[in-house]
Amino acid sequence: MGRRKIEIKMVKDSNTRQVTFSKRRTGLFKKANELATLCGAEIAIIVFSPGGKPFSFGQPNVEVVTDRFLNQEDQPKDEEDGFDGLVESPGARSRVEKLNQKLNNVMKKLDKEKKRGEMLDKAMKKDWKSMLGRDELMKMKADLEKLQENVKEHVGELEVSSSLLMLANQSTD
Amino acid sequence: MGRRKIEIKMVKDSNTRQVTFSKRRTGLFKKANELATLCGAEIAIIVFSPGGKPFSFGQPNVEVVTDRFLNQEDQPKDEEDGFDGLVESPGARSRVEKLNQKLNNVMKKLDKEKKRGEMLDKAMKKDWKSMLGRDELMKMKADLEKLQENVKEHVGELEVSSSLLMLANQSTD
DNA sequence: AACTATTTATAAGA
DNA sequence: TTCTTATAAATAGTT
Repeated sequence: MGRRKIEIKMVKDSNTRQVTFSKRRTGLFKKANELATLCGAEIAIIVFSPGGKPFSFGQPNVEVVTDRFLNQEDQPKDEEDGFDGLVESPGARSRVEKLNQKLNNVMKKLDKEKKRGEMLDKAMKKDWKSMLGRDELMKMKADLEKLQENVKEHVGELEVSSSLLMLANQSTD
Repeated sequence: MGRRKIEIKMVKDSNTRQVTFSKRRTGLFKKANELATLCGAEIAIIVFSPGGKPFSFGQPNVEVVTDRFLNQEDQPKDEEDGFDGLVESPGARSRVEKLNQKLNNVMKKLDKEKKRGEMLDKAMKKDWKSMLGRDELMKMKADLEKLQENVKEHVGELEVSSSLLMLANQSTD
């Protein structure tokens, strides 16, 4: 697909093979991203390079998609999204599974944030030259610091949640 | 890529979207096969169509690659964070371990976000004099506000999760 | 499903 | 490694 047509056989030269892998992996992930965007599809790709190094692409992320795929036979039942059903008398298992789902949702949102952060990165690099008032920049900085504090809170909450989960599961299962 | 260039945005017409999905999924899997053959790479792709139907490609097969990926990602994590030491009853263990893995993954991602925030912070301190154009700045501010809202949502979700866990724990005490 | 006019990916080369 | 470019491959719109 370039200067010359090549046979689809193992590339012999190790160096060329590495270059080919790198280029084609990039192309593959780009295609995957386009597929996800154009069609609203969820997709996960895992590749191990010839050297055994792992690479992955995921929309919304690898864990969510692989989990959904691998568990579809084990868990044919659809779970509801949210905790509305708590008023029933669910067993410990269903509570755990719902929590599991909730965590998946949080992961999705984190993924979105990651992308947003990447866009902010780009925006900053793109036009760092034209200027604005010092005060507004100060405010932005303060905003960023707030964000960091919030993120720290998340980590703390997750630690608490996981500990509680251990206890809840231990006593009910 | 064909008669006309298209924007990489969600295809509106449901019928066209289905055709696009089908064509591009075929192309993606072909590319994946070429990558595997040319470079001797192991690869797994899982896609859920807009209708929720699963498709997969694997070399040598999906399970081997995903297992290798998920295990090497979760195994090297040592239990220094404190929530890996509790022992549960046999039936509960696998579920809890899965949740533990997910919590680990979420925490990793939160950590990345935190680092990103710190880097943005550094960048701002570093180039204190040269600043953004007004439009860019405004957009960034809006993005930041959205981001903060999302962060708050996360905290809210985590609080709900925590409450639930406490309820679960309470009901069996 | 097949057919093309175009766009995109990429093998070599720099 | 990153870029350039000639050519092969993918594909959007059409039949």
